[in-house]
Amino acid sequence: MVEEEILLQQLFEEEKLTDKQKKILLAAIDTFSEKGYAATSTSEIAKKAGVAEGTIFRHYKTKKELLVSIVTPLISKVFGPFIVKDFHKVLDQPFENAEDFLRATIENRREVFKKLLPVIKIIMQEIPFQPELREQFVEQVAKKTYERILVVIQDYQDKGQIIDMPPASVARLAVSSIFGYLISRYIFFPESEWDDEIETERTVHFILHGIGKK
Amino acid sequence: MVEEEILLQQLFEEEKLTDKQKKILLAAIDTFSEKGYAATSTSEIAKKAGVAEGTIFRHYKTKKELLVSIVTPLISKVFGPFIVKDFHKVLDQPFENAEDFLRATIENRREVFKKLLPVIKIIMQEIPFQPELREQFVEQVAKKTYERILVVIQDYQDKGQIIDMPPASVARLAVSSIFGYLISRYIFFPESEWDDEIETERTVHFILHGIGKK
Amino acid sequence: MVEEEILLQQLFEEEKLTDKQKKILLAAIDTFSEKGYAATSTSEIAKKAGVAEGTIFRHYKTKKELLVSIVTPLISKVFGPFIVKDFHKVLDQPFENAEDFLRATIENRREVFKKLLPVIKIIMQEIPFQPELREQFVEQVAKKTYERILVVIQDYQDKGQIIDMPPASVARLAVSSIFGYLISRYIFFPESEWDDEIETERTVHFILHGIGKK
Amino acid sequence: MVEEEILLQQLFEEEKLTDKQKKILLAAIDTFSEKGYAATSTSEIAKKAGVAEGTIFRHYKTKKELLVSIVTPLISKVFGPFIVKDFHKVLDQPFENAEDFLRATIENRREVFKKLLPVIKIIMQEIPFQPELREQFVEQVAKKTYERILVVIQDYQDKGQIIDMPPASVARLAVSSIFGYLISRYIFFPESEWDDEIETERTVHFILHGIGKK
DNA sequence: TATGAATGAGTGTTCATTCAT
DNA sequence: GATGAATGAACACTCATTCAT
Repeated sequence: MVEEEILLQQLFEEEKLTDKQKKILLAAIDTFSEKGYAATSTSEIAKKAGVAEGTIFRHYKTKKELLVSIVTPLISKVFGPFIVKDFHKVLDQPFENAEDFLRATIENRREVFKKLLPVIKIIMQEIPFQPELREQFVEQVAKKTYERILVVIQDYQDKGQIIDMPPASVARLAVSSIFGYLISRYIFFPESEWDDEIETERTVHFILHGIGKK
Repeated sequence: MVEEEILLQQLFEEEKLTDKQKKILLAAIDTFSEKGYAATSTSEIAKKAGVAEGTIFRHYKTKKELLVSIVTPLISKVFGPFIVKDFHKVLDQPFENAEDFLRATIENRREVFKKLLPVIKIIMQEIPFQPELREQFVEQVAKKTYERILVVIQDYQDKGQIIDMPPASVARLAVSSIFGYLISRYIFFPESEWDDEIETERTVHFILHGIGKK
Repeated sequence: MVEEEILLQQLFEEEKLTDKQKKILLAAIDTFSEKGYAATSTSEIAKKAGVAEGTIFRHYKTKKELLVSIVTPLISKVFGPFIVKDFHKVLDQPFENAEDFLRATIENRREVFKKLLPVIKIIMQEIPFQPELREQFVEQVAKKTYERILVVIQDYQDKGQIIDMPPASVARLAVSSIFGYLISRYIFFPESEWDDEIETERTVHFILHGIGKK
Repeated sequence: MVEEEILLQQLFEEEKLTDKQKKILLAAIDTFSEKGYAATSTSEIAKKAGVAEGTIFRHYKTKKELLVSIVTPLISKVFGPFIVKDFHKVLDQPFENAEDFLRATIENRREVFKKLLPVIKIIMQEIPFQPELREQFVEQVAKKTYERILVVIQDYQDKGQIIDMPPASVARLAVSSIFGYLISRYIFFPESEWDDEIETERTVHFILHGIGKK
């Protein structure tokens, strides 16, 4: 968890949070991710954060606002294919071939997934039930990120590197493969032994060539 | 929803449930799936089912037992690649080629997914938090179903129809692609227009040949 | 308090309240009247009523609903000059002279005041802050009761027994005198010795002839 | 409300209050009078006064002390029949007749009532529940003012202008009539059209001659 | 002197569960 | 078997008050 906390700490630093606020957020992330939002009590968060229950409500008017404050600033970071600032590089000096691009994307996403695992669990759990989050998600991911992915796909289609399936379907299939890998890796079977280099290669190969022989 | 209710009714019939029990289970499925287990109150279920609160607890000792009673008998049906009784046919008279097998599997899963959507949502939501369910899931899916999948994969590998990647990885990649499709189709974007025949073909083609050109 | 409780018990009987509901209402009346609505906690009421706190909310959805349930059915009984069923008698076989009418009215109101003192305190305290109560009050008292008073006043004006001041002003002045008496008697100085017969006579005399000599 | 604030400002000036204290008191008067003491939070007062919450408690140790600080210095001013310094004049150069005295009293009280309406509401609301205020009230009004009233009444009785009823009863009846007028005028029906000159005359006439004909 | 973050006891309300009918 | 009144612990949230700055 150390690595994860460092990343979160940095993100919090950017938002100028006080020490207590950071403690509250970390405790909330921990507990929400472990037991689910609805099954987590604010008193539990307070205890884990080492603050009084009232302190939580001084910073976040409601329990839901606390959830939103955690998830909102992280949605694009988790589901954007590269962190925004890096994305322009991809377009400006694009990877020569789709294979390198895929490999880099998977590795980049894997890093983010690993570091933000608890928040990712929260996002996945709560998006179905929290309209605010869903809206954020649609805005950030389905609109911004998705459009960029389509551009990249079309780019490689133009270069003749990937087949002429509609970009939306290509995106769906590739993204499923990548997230399928990450979810298996970090959520379903985190305790298995994983050789990440090999699995990344297999995933890249699968996305490009499938499992059919010849 | 009529179709779904008919399927569930049949499943209940097999278990010899009373009329009130069926009403309770249907109301619980409805509400759990809509608001999440933890955010659903038993009084709400009672009201929707048209029974007294006490009646729920006469049949299910606790709220959690109610959840388990819904999910347990459905886990294998949802995640098994074919309903158990049909599965032997696949091994006895296997599809000549992997492509036909894949196509049949996807179509079969899609039917189940569509019909049991609310229960699937509940399973996906609650497995991370309910050890009993997780155990059931591991027992039913990860052990029984998974082993069968591996056998099928090895079968096609022996026939030289799919590549020599470790079956576990093949399974992961293929299953990701199929569930990626179904989740996009029925959970993320159920309101988009989907041409299921075409998307099935694309998914089959993707699993076998990927998106790389030539 | 015994006498008061008997009256309230009768009123509750009419509304078919359960035993626990009666206990809750009596405890609430007691505490609201003693400490004020806002300063009374539901846990205090529960304790005094000898029921669980949840029981209160099973019968009254909110604390405010509890208040309204107490006050509403009593407003007209407190402020109506005679209990409704008796009122027709007054018009049908009216008192020969205003003096007898006044005397009877004061004595009747004094009985009600004495018996419903705690509820009266609550009504007086909460009407300024609870729009629902205010509305009830206006409807019951300012409309129904007030109109009847005006009719009576006009009747005695027609008979030449009281002066030709506008009935609204007559009402205001007479009612002030009567309630001024009752408030002094039961709220401000309940511990002084009061000879009610004499004070009633003085009030009647005052309303009819004032304090000016000759 | 401007007029009221000017009067209060003057009263505060006499007590050498700082600017922040004045703001706090005005905000507290406003809110207490509108929502009641118990239903008003100190944070609300702080916000309305434009000061920090801590500032309130620097000046007034507790919320109750704030209430007492508002009400205490005004009790005698509201309920004394004339502002204290003027009162001696009444005794020294008394009005020739009771009628003039009554008329002057009513008009004087009406001015005070109008200007201090919010404080009056607070006093009426909180005296039943705050022993300190009750004590202040008894001390200031029931003792000082009341005794003065009795003296005046006896004076007019000696002059043969009012009847030989016990002064306490005379006081009760006259005061009820006056306050009944003011409460109707400013609290119950402030929105009706009132011709104050006429109503004052009616009240004077009523107190002296009642409503009986001849 | 003024601030406002922090506190923790207390609030009204909900809830899963029990049990007498 | 079915009911629904009753329970009391737990919940999200508020509040008067404190205190370091």
